[in-house]
Amino acid sequence: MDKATIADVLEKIATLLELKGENPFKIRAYTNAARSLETWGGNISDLRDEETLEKIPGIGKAIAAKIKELVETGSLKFFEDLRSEFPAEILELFSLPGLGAKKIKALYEQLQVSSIAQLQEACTAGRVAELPGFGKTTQDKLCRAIAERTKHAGSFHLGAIAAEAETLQNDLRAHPDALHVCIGGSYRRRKEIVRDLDFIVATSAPAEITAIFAQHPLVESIIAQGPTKSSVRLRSGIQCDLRVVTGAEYPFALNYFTGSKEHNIVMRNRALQRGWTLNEYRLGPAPPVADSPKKKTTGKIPEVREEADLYRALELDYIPPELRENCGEFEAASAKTLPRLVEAENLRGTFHCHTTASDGHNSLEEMAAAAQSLGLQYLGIAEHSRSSIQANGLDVPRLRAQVAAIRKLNREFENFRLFAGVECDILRDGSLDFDDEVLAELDYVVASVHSAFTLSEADMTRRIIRAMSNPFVTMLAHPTGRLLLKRDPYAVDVPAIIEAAAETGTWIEINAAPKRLDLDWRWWPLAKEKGVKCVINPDAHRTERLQELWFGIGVARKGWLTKADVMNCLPLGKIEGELTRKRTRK
DNA sequence: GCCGTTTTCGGCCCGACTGTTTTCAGTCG
Repeated sequence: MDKATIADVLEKIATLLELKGENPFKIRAYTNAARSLETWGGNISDLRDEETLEKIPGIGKAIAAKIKELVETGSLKFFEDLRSEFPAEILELFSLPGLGAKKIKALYEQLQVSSIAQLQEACTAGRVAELPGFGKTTQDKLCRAIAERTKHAGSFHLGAIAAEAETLQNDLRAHPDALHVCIGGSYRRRKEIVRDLDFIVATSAPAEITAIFAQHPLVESIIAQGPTKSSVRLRSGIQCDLRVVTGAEYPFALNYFTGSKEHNIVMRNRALQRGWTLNEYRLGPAPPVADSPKKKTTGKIPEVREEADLYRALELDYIPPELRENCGEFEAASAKTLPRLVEAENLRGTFHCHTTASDGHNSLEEMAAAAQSLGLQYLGIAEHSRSSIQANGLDVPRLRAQVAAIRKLNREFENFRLFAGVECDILRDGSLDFDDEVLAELDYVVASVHSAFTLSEADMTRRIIRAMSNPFVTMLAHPTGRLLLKRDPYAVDVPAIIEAAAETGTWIEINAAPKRLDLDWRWWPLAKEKGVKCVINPDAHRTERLQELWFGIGVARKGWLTKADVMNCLPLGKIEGELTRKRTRK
């Protein structure tokens, strides 16, 4: 039982309570608790302890007791009882846009519809349109939504939609009537998965901007179009929302639509505490409410010209979008202790890239040239090792040949260097795919799990820690093996891995490939606290994928990391000594 | 169900759009 499973149960409770028509604030309490638990940095074993549980914000006596029961017995009576009141598949109806708890309840009680398949049947038979509160339009919309759902899962890798997003943003920016254009939402916060794109545009010509947006060549269909808000679907399937505001409203709209929702709630509350009301358009005086002491007016409302002014008005340092998850950014911003986050420009090199020697698509020379054109001072080549047969892994002679090729090529460079490494498989028992004598010939070693994903959590954790204990292992790659939207992480005790990395001096990778983004940003504050060093690697199998480092920077920033936390921000002169520090330390 | 620097009771963010209504409920973000 892990945190994500428990959070999932709490989420499901919230949804089921919604179906029952429970008190909305009680429902929100469960949602808040789920979210709070997910982002909490503590250890799973502490979840048996109710006192620790109640210290997590949003978790009080009642929910703490439920989590305890869940962790100790593996099930929760309250949840099981609740669940038995409805057919199991009914929850899938919530994934259809336009359907919420009230409508699902009506469909269930009046038409006995409790699955998407049954809904499709009822729509085809025309029974949905006859329900009070529904109509022909709603019925047709649901039909389309069901068809759409099979076509697009509705979730996208950040990397899969970034190009479309930037194109649309640039085209809007090029329009003379656009004063400011920004993509807010989870895209601006650099979440690993985005469900939609929120465009915020400041303009004095809303109709023109709306038209440009709706008629853009990337747009496949228009979902809604009004004077200030429009929604379209792009060719990739992602939904884009456009908000058109005035120049004066822009900083408020940008802030509001960047979110997260949880961040916004705290912002609004801070405004309320100062006697103001904050919405997506302005900071205004709070409406007078009798007997409401916290809504005392506290003087003149500060002028806000840009987002930073808004934070200043609420007595906060500017909070970078990546940190706006209500995971401690308010405490830090008010104490003036926000870190200066790492930036793409800080990167000096990277490790963990492949060439045609194993399963890459470009030669050593091509990869080196691509790295130099990105302004990097060094590039580490780490091919697969012999056990990764599916990836054309190198045996010892082929590895030695590549090391020789790298050493030879290095003589041709000025102010640039290739490092010779390997992506060495961690075998089932935690031993490595090459002997230490072979590893010692390399500049560095990346260790990864590529097989036996189904070990128990204890075995997998032991396996990885054993590998990290090898003095030649410089860094641990994609520590959880997840493939976003495709494969869950294998069972592994991440805090234990972090602890071992700190003890052994092993760096942990942020694998910047958009399908991985592993280790997840939620773990980095803990890793940083333990003194673990980060390395951002693209795991590039072709030259153009080196640019995915940009997504890794997003993860590092979300994880509160600074330049000093990321090893590949070190210049060429300093990185070499760091690569071999572990094998020479006593 | 959670929370608390005037609170242990009474709040809990709130505006836009759509579709079904004929003044508003539901959904969404």
